[in-house]
Amino acid sequence: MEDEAKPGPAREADAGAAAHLAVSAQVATDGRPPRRSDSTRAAILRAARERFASDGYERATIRAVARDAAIDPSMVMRYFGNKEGLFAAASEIDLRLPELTVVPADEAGTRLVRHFLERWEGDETLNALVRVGVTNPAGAERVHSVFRDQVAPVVASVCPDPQQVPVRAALVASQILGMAVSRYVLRLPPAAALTHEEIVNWLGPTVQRYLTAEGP
Amino acid sequence: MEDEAKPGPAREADAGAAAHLAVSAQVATDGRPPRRSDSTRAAILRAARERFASDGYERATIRAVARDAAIDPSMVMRYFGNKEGLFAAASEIDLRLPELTVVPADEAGTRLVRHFLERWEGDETLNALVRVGVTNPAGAERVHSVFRDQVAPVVASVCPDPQQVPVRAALVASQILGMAVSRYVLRLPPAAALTHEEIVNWLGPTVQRYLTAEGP
DNA sequence: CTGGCGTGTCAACGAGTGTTGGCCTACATT
DNA sequence: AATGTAGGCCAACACTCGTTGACACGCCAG
Repeated sequence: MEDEAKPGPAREADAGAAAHLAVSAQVATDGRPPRRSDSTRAAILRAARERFASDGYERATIRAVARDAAIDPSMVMRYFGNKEGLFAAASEIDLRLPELTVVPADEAGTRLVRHFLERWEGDETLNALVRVGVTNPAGAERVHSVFRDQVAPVVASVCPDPQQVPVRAALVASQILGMAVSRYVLRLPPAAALTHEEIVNWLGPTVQRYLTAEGP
Repeated sequence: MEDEAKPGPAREADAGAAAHLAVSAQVATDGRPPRRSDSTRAAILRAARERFASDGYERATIRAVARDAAIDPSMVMRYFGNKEGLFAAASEIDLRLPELTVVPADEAGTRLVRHFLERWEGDETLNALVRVGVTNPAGAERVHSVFRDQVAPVVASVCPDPQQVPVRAALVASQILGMAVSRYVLRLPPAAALTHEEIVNWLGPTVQRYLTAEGP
C-alpha cells in the first residue's frame, strides 16, 4: 500500500516524461500489466496524506495536492471523484495492532504505547486521520470506524469483562490520542521533547490499568 | 482602567473579560448609560465561540457568526478588526484552576479532572480553543500559552521536583486533553456515554500519578 | 493508416470567503 | 433646531475554492 520513489527534485515542465520513466512496479494483487496511472495515483495519495496531516481538511486544497504531485487539479478529480473521495482513499489505514494475547499480560500497556508511537512517526496517514477527524465530520466518522474495527477488538482480547470493553477501549484511546494530539498536532513543547522511552514508561502503566485493572 | 469601547477600523482585540457575565446590556458597573454596542459585542463573541467550537477555524465563517448574532458581517470587522482578532477575543479564557495546595495531596488528581469536566461543559470557550488549536497555527499558539501560563503553574505547586514540572504538566495535559478530544470533539460513542463519576474515577488516579508519583 | 482509449492539460464557471467603503438613522450635546 | 457621532446596513471587491468540459498527445489494436 505504499508509494514509490519519485525522481523529481526539480519540477520541470516535463511531468509527462517523468511519468514515462517511472513505470510503476507493484500491482501485486492484480495480474494486469501496471498502468502508468498507478504511479501518479500513488503520488497523489502521498501528497494528499501530507497535506491533510499538516493542514487539516479544509486548508488542504486539491490544488495544493495536485501541485505537490506535479499534475493538474482535474486529475485528482478524475481519480478520486471529489475531495471527500480523496480523503477516504488517503485515510485508509491499518493500525497493525499487535496480538496482545501473545505478550505477557502485564506488558500489554507498554507494548501498545510503543506500537502507536512508532506507527505515528512512520506513517503520515495516522496524523492525517487525526487532524481531519478533528476538523471534519466525515473525518470523525472515519476515526470512529477505526476505533470500532481495530482498537476495540484488541482491547476485547485482553479485557476480563466483555461488557466493559467499550469503556476501557475509550479510556485507552483517550490517553494515546491525547498524547498524539499534544505531541504531533499541537506540538506542546514539553510533550514534543519527550523521548520514546519516557512516554512508554509513563503511559504504559496507565494504559495497562485501563486495559486490565478491576474497578476504577 | 478599562479602555472605552471605540470600534475603529483595525481595532485591536481588547479584553473580553466582561463578556463572561455581561450577556445583556445592563452592565451597571459604571454610571454611563449602557451602549448598545456592549450587548452586540457580547452577542458576537457568544456566537463566535459557538461557531469556533462546533466548526473549527476555517469553517466558522464571519458571515455565520454575524447571522447568529443578528447583525451585519461588517460589524464583526469593525469590532474585532479581522477574523484572527475575533478568534483572539473569543478564545480568551481563564481556566479558573483550583488551588491544589489547599486540597488533600492525594485528591489533587480527581479534583483537577472534575474541574475540567465541569469547565468543559459549562463554557463553550474551552471547546472552541481546542477545536481551533488543532485546526489553526495561531490557535495552537494560543493553547501553548494557556498551557504555559495556567496549567504549568498549578502543576508546579504540587510537584516535588521543579525540574520535572514541564514533563508532568504535559502528561496531565495529554490525558485531560485526550479525554476532551475523544468526548467533545470526536464524540467517540463510548467516551461520550461516560458519566462524570466514571471519568473522575478512572482519570483521577492517572492524573494523580502524573502529578506526584516518583519516577515513571 | 486509422480510430479508439488512456493520460494529461487548459481555461473557465459558480459559489463562498474575508474584507472594504459608502450611506443611513437615532440620539446626545450644543 | 442644528449637528456630530456612534451604531448599523448594503453592495461590492478581490480572491480562492471545488469542480467541469473541451481539447491535445501517445499508444495499441484493427
